[in-house]
Formats: sequence, structure tokens, C-alpha cells
Amino acid sequence: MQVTSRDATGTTTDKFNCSVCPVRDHAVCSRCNPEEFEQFKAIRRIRSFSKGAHIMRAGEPMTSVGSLTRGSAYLRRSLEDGRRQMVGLLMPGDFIGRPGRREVAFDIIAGTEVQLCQFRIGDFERILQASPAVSRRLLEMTLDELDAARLWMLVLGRATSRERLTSLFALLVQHDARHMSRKIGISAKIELPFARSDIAEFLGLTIETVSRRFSDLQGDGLIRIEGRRKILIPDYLALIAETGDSESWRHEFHGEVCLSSAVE
Amino acid sequence: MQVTSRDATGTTTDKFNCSVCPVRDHAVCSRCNPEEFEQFKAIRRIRSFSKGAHIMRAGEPMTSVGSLTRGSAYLRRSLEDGRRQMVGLLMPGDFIGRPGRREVAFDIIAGTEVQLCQFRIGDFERILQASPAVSRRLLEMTLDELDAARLWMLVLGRATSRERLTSLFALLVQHDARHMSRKIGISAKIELPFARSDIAEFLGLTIETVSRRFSDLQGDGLIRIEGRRKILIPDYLALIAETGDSESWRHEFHGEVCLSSAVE
DNA sequence: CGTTAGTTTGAAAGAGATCAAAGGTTGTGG
DNA sequence: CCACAACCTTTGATCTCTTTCAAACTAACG
Repeated sequence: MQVTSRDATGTTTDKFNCSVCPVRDHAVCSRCNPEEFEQFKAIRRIRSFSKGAHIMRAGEPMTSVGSLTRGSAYLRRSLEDGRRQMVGLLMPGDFIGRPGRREVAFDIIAGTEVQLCQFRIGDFERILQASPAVSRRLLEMTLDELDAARLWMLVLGRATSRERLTSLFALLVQHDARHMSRKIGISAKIELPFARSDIAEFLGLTIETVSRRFSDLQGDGLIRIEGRRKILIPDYLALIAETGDSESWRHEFHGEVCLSSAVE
Repeated sequence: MQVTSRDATGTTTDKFNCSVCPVRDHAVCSRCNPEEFEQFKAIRRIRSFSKGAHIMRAGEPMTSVGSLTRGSAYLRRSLEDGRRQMVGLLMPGDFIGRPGRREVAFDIIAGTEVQLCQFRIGDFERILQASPAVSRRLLEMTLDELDAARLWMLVLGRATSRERLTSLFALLVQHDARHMSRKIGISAKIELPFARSDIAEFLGLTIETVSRRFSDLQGDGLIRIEGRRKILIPDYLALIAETGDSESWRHEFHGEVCLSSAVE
């Protein structure tokens, strides 16, 4: 990897090669011209977080923004008695933070080992003001995330527990397909990026219910649980028939919006 | 009103005076320079829709975008068996449509008599490309909506029916407060922009459950139902204590994000 | 006034949550 | 390499909240 040294907090103190950056072609910086790109290079700071670490915490002042370059993370929000809900999934290339707000609105937790390319918020806002390419790219990404959030609101508001779980699988399959840039086959194997408890938080259910539905779906032959974090989907179409919204999941459209911020 | 004539479909054929436009200071066009503003004037088309009408339908090609200038509308999405969920509330000044996508993702329904200021999508995208002021304003609005959507995901995923209803009331109170630009008092009167069935679709509940919780809250003295579409909240703080997230509702922050696209 | 649509209330059923315990994995130290 | 601890997952039994089905009530409107 490009990180050559690292201090105690996980911040690299020197070089990181943008030209081999895994999100070079779709992050917020992906469409800027060479001089804007140099500005970014000058102010960026590479940091890493270990699995489970809080990248940001709701309520604290927002001091930096940036791109997720490796790993995955999620956005979470809690009620005062501790009930929690995941409200977003962050994958490589996704933007973290909110220009124009001084306070963080959601907890952001590293789901795996994570690498970030961060900018101090003031530095970033200066570039954003000056660069139409950056603000347009960020607009595009934000619109995609908004559609994805709204689509997921339907799942949280109306879907049964079985539908929620199959919807999550469909989302992950499409995600992989897009990321690996290949077609969705009739069968698929997916690596679950979460533990059962994370899945429960994502779906608005308890872990017990999630576990029961896993078993049911396996009993019905719709999935095969292959170890704790891996499942096989023998028939993708049969799976999405259980989501309550198969038409949408079949439709190419979802391939675009359900990814955190996919682009073509 | 400024509309001087109207054809059968509700499209005005001539003048509309932007200088007295009710959303002049916060719509997508609010920050552009005089010449950009002239461009907007040249391509805009004022349309109106009656209560209950579909402004757009999920799946159809997106031919135009624009601003909601009067009335309110909502975004809705359905499962194939007819279960429905509202996924957004549109108030005057809010932007309708999605540059960069050719297909409409959600049903948009007029909640009241509605007036729109529309542009053909191609015309709008041309201005968007050329004008940093417009794309920055749209980015700002979209980021606010994304935060609001995610905040609502917590309600849909985790709140009880009582919490959902009180959260909706809190949202409407804050909305009014912002719109009328006055402080939230200890007591408030709100006009419900929906029927019970709409509230149910918004909250992810059935109308029966909504109705029962209305009665409960009135029994507990937290609200007074004053006619079908009006309620009085004698003690706003007592109300938000029932949301499960009173800290957030008290916090000024929510005054910013829970509005569809408020600006300061 | 009577009709219709919207709202409230009641009783029963169902889905998911909660409480509780047993099974499996993973990791560590002997 | 095995044993044990800690953690995660699955399964079971029961309870609770929301839905469903049904009917009564109320307000608006012709």
C-alpha cells in the first residue's frame, strides 16, 4: 500500500500516490482539472481507522471531510434509550462529512479496517467554492445518496422482516456486481460486511429476528449459509421475488442508486 | 396572484412576476446573478395541480424539473402489493426532479392545490452546467434533504407508533416556526396538511393505529384535537419528551434539517 | 336530510420483540 | 495442540404492539 509511515493516531505523515488511488475515478475529486487536483493533493491527509472505531460522532464539531478510500463504514443514529438505526452505508469512493454544517449529524463507524483521504473542512470548502467540477461531482453523489436513502425508507416503513433481509441481500449483490463491474448472474456469492447485530441495526430489527429469517431463507432454499459471513444465493431472481419489490430490484435503475454513490 | 391566464392543463401561457415570487429568496434560483436569472425567466413555465393530482409518477421519463412555489406535495413509493410509504415532504421553495436521471424514481403527489415553476430538464441542465451559483445552491438543498431523510429513517426503523406521531408533530411545529420565522413557543397550534391516511403513509403505520394514538395523546393531555385537521399542542416540551429523541428535537439543529430545505 | 368519505373504536390475530438458554467460533494461554 | 473463555449465533417460549377485520360514529356536501 502507498502509506509509508504512520503516527500513533493513524495519520500518515507523508506520501500517498493519488495515481494509484483505488477511488481515483469516482471520488469527489475525480472530475477536477490538474490544478484543482494539485490543491487537493496539497491539503489531503491520509488516515486509517481500525474496525469498529468511531470515525466521527454525532454532535461533535465537524472539523474535516473527505473520501473513504478503502474498507467500509456506516452511518448510525441513536435514540436516547439506546435504540440504534443505521442510516447509510459508506463504500470506497463515498464522501464523508457535510460542507456547510459545523456539527456532525451521525455517528460514523468503521465496519472494517478503513482508510480515509481527509481535508480540513475550511480547506475543502475553499476548493468547493472555486471549483464547479467539484461541486457538480458532489451534487451528483449527494443526489444518488438521497435516492438511495428514500428507497430504503420504504423498506424500513413497510417491509416485513423477510422482505428486509432479502432486500439487503439484493442490495449487496448489486453492489458487488457494480464494484466488480460484471453482470448479476443467476447465482451469486456474497461476503457479508457485517455481523448479525449490524444487519439488525441496518434493517430495524433485532438480532434474533434476523437470525430466524436467515434460517427460514436457508430452509426455503433461497440462500445457503456458508460460514458466519458468507452466503450463497443459488437463484437471484427467486431471492428478489421475496423482497416485495422485485420489479425494482430487477430493474437496472437500482444498480445505479442503491450503491452508496455509484457512477457510470 | 400573478398568474394571468391558464390553459386547460393548468399551464400558464404568459407572465408570472418573479420579484414577488414567494420562494424567491430560497429556491434553487435564489443565488444566481442577474443574467442567470434572466435565463431562468426565459425558460420557466408556471403550472398548477389540484389537490391529490400526480405531479410525476415513478417510472415515467423525467421531462422537467422545477421549484414548488405554492402549496405542499409529497414523495411516495409503493411495493408491488400496494403498500405505500411517503419518503419526503415538499414545501414551497423545494426542488422537484433530479438532474442527471432520465426516469422518475418516486410518485409526487399534490397534497394541496399546488403551483410549480418548471423547466424542461435539458434547459435546466444547461444552466446547471454553466452556473456555479445554481449548482452550489442545489447542492446545499440536496444535502439538507439527505440529512432530513436519514433522520427520518431512524423514526421509521426504531420508533414506536406514539413516538412516530409525536415526532411528526414536532416536525410540523418546527416547520411552521421556521416558515413564519418566529420562535417555537411553549404552546403551538398546527394545521395538519394531511388526512389520517396520509399521516399513516408518512409514519409507516395503518390509519387505525394513527387514530388510536391521536386519541391516546389527547387523553394524556399532550394534544387537543380541534377539528379534523387542526391540533393544539399545549406544551411543546412535554410533547417532544414523548418522541424518544427529545434532545434532538430541542436542539436548534433540527430546526435546520427537518425542514425540507431550509436555509438561513 | 341523506349520502359518502373520513375517522374512531372494538375484538381478534399475527409479526416481531423480549427473555432465556443452548450451540458454535474464534482466540489465547497453558 | 488442546482447553477454556469470550463472543456471536441460533433456537425456544412468551409477551406486546401493531395490524386486520368489522362496525359505529361524524363531518362535509349535494
